[in-house]
Amino acid sequence: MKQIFALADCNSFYASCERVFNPALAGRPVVVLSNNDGCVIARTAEAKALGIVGFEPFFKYQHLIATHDVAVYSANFTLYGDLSNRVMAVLRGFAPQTEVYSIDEAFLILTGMAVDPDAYCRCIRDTVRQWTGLPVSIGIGPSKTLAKLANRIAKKDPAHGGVFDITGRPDADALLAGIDVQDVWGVGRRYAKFLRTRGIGTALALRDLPDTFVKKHMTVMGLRTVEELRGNPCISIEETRKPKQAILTSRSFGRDIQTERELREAVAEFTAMCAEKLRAQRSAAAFVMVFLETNGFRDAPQYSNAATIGIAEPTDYTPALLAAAHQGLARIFRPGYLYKRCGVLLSGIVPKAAAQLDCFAAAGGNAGHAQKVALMGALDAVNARWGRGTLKYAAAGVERSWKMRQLRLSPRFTTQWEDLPVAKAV
DNA sequence: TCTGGGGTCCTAGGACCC
DNA sequence: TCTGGGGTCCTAGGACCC
Repeated sequence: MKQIFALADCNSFYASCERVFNPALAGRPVVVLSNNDGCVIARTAEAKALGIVGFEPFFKYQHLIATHDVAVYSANFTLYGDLSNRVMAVLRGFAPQTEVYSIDEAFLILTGMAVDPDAYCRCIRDTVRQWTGLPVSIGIGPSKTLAKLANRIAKKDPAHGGVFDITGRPDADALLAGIDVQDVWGVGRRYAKFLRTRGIGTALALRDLPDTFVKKHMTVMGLRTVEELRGNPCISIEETRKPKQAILTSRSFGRDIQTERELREAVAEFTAMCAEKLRAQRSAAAFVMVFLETNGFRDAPQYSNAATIGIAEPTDYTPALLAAAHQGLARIFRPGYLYKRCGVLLSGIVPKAAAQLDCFAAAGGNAGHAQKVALMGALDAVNARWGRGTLKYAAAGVERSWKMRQLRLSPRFTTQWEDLPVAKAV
């Protein structure tokens, strides 16, 4: 049976989230900034129309902000994550199989459902809008890659009303000819440049390339993409999230950092955040990597380095990970540089139940195990209930000189009682 | 001068995604 | 003044083994 894939993707997701709780933003250009208020990471149609480009540094657009009444927000991932969960819950109600692909996208399998895909997806779109307040566009096709492409068409041309089905269209070739090769899922900047120099500039031209050429220059991944463009699905739906193989927490600092003391605080905080994610997926880690770097945009001496520390017994216990992380930092820290960014990466991740016990641990070394489990459980529960950072390690510091700049943060409307919007009777 | 061959495992680096 | 963060997968090449 021919498979039917649908891709639901929220429009300007982060910016739309800000609008949900602030109706005065309707019709106004809205942009959301990356951590440290550095880059523009989301923008509404009105902001796009002003010429604001995604992933460009925000300061380039300062002049537009006042003159065009642009609303600007620091990224509020707590809010966006919560609204994302709501959207995904609605989508799950419409298809037997779904895959949450990113914070604002999900694939749905409509194969075998006794519905007209186009009409059904219009119903999905209306329901998401009504139940969450968020606008979503849906693309439909015989493979994930074509569903992605159809989604792009749905978004681009308002005449489609936010839903587009590319399946079995007589003008499919013309549609593919209208898509830049770099807009194909799986073709990034490098491959696009390579293809263009060989005269392959559109999705259509890519689809019709010989397999051998694609395999040779774009590996089996490229071949998969081309097959999908031909309508032969070879990327399947993954309903259950596999446990992550690497867990990373890293940040650019709000200002340059010079001392190891301050870096130790940042590393402690990042390690604690990694450990929390690790425990959430019931895993343990065997390696902790720490890296730090100076600001590559600055005309100052540059330095970057990383160290990986192995842990005898894979663990999810924050203090053990913290000790390793600080050991790694000590190994790579060099005084005299202006540091801009650092991070902690956990790897060697195994299911906690299968974690290999350390044969060399001192006798009784595991005696405190139950207490450690209880302690971490309590820590995570408190932080989940009362907000991240309610309980934290003293090593993460109180000064927090490294913290991000977030000057335009919206309230956490959905996750903090004190930020709950209040409806006033007039 | 001549200098096997085949296999596995691991890591670094490069490509991609949102 | 001001330039994000968190992931995945594949390949090439080296180490090591017999």
